[in-house]
Amino acid sequence: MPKIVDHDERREKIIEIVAEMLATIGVERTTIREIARQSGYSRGFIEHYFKNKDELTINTIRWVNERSLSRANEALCGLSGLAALQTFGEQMLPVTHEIRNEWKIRMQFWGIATVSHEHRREQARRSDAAEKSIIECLEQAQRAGEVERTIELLPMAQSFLHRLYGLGCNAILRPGHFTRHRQRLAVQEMVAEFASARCAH
Amino acid sequence: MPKIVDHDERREKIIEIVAEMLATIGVERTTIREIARQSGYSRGFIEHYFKNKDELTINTIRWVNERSLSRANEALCGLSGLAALQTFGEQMLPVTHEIRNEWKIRMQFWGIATVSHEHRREQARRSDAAEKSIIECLEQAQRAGEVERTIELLPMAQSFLHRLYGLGCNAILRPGHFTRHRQRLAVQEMVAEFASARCAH
Amino acid sequence: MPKIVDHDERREKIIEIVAEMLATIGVERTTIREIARQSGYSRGFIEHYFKNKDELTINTIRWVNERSLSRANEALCGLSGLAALQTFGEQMLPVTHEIRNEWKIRMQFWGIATVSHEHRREQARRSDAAEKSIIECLEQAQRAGEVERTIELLPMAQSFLHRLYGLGCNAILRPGHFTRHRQRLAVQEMVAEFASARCAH
Amino acid sequence: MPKIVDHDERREKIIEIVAEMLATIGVERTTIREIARQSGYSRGFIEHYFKNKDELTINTIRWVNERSLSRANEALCGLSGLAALQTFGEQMLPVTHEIRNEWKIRMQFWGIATVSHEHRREQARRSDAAEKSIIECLEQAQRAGEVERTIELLPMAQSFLHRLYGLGCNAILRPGHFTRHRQRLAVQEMVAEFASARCAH
DNA sequence: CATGAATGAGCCTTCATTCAT
DNA sequence: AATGAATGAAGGCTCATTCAT
Repeated sequence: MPKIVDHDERREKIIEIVAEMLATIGVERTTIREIARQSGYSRGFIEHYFKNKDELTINTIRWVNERSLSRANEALCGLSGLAALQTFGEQMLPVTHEIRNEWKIRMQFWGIATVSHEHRREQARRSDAAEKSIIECLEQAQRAGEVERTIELLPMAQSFLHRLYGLGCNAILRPGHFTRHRQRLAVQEMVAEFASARCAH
Repeated sequence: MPKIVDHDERREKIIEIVAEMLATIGVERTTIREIARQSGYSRGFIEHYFKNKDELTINTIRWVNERSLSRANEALCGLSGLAALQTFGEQMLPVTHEIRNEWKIRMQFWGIATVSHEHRREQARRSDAAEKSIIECLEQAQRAGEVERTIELLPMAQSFLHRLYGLGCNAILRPGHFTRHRQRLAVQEMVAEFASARCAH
Repeated sequence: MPKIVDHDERREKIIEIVAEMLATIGVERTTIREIARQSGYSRGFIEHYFKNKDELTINTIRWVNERSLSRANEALCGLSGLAALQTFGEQMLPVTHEIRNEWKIRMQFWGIATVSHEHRREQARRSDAAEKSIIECLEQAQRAGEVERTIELLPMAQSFLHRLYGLGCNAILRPGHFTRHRQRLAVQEMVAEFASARCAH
Repeated sequence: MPKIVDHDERREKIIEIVAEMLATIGVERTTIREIARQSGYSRGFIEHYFKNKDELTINTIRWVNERSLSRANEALCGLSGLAALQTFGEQMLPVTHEIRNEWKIRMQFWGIATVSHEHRREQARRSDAAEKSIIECLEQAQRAGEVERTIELLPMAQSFLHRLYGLGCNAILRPGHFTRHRQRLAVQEMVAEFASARCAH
């Protein structure tokens, strides 16, 4: 009887190690050799669970994106409207080691996505999902009267997403400029503008 | 006397080719051999003008960033305040082949910058410069009464920059979603919000 | 389980091939490609056992030096004093294919050692060891009354070593001049001088 | 009218620079590029005077050997017999910067000579010449009664040469062990032995 | 005379991948 | 299931050399 192993568990374990390496030393230097060295597994072992380096790579970024989004959505539990939106935004900010790593990985794969159709599709899916979550919050906000009813939500949602993305990128690229406090303030401002849009008229 | 060549001109010629390749096939596949193949030059020729690949690479991204920023600043000529800001923003949008390429290259190097101190510094410099240009526009706008005098400009400028960055990234990653028209609209909205900030109170 | 191979055995096998090549075509032309070609192994195979060319090189010269010295010391078994010394000297003479190769390799690395601290240290160690062996023989000879008691041994040992080295080099550089017989005669003379030193006074 | 240049003078100037480099950084790293850099000449200039790197190389070692031998022979002026021999030996010792450089270069080319017929011939010629000079001294010594008449000179000369070579090599390879004083002592001993050979009987 | 632009051969090394065990 | 032995493609780089000017 062969040893029983939990395939998925092992895959995830490897993926976690790879994710940490991607965030630390980058895609280029994250070779299978190096993964094997740092994880203590053998090279063959790794390719036993991922037939390909590409497969390992794509699964890792997918795992990162899913974890990121599900964490944000989980934090929404019990909240709705602008309060939910604010929490959603805050959950995306690169203020913890984990989320900073996510951003670092994401940004690397955005780079790859610029020239790879497959990666672009993956990243687009992720943006779509985030956009959808934001729109939901805005719809709730509209229903709750927090946001002007006649306003088109898609541009609002995209504006929110873009500022979030830009903030995330800048927080990584210019580490000194964006403390946790300032990042949170920025999100609050974004939300406040949506609220003020109501009063503005 | 040896053949006289304009070193800088040659360097720029090579850089242009490399930039096009970076935007088309990506950093990873942009090898010196491939550059030689596509440009028709010999391998040695390229290393005659750039002592190694890193130097070629870093010069290319720098060239792209400089061209991008100087184009935006040139377009500002004669304009000031919010009008200038809008033009600045529009000049950054990935709506032409050239600017799309710039974004593709920039995004790839942002990815590298996440794990490379040197590249991070380069990109940070670029963001600093853009931020400064935006702040100048806002100062003019303030003096002209287009923008509320008491408002702090730095957060505004950063908000603008972040939306611009997020928009640029998304326009590349989700090509179908952002037509030229919508991108321009988005910039107009950004500027409009600054103007409305004045009336809001 | 992977195929089980004796690492050290494989390493030695490669080293033997490299040593032969060093003696035949020289360090400069002993490239990894050429080693692969002549040995029938692949390039990767070689770097599987030696992480780079330097490691392969330094291990080869060390292996040569060790083999050379241990052969000479083994031949001393059962002998002592001047008889041992003579045998020691004879074992160093480039009169067989193997020893000639050793000299050729040694001389090449002496050349490198003139400008490389690391190689110099390696060669110095080897000379130290040889000197020590010679001194031991001389001490035995002194105790046995073969050599004058009051004579300082270090200069004697060095004189012996120098003649041996000079003879070895010349035998390689001027192949026609030094037949086996003449080389052996030269060693006998060296030893004879030590013996005569006793009677001289 | 073309500029008049002294071909030979320029060649020698280049050779001197190359010799210094050979002794400092070694043959392998003495590339034409590097020679050009260190000498201030252009690459083409150098290859104008030496059609080949090989030609430059071989001329340099020849120049070194000639200078070395002629210096030793010059010092003999007015001397003869064992006194001349001692001076000859002392002139060969690597006790000055210049002579140390000569030894370093010579040892490198001995290494090359082990696998190159052409270089071997060059070095053999040099040894032949040295041997001849030594024999001449010994003949004078014999005639002067300093050395036993019945003794065969060739083995004596070779013994002297070998010790000289071995001493030179060791002085380079184990710099700490052989002070100028000890080197001179070693030469005196060699000569003394020839003298004592007379009395021994 | 002299320069340096341009070439391409060849080197070391890293890496993903295959496969026998 | 798991290992690591073995392969060969590909990359960056250095260098001697040729040649137009």
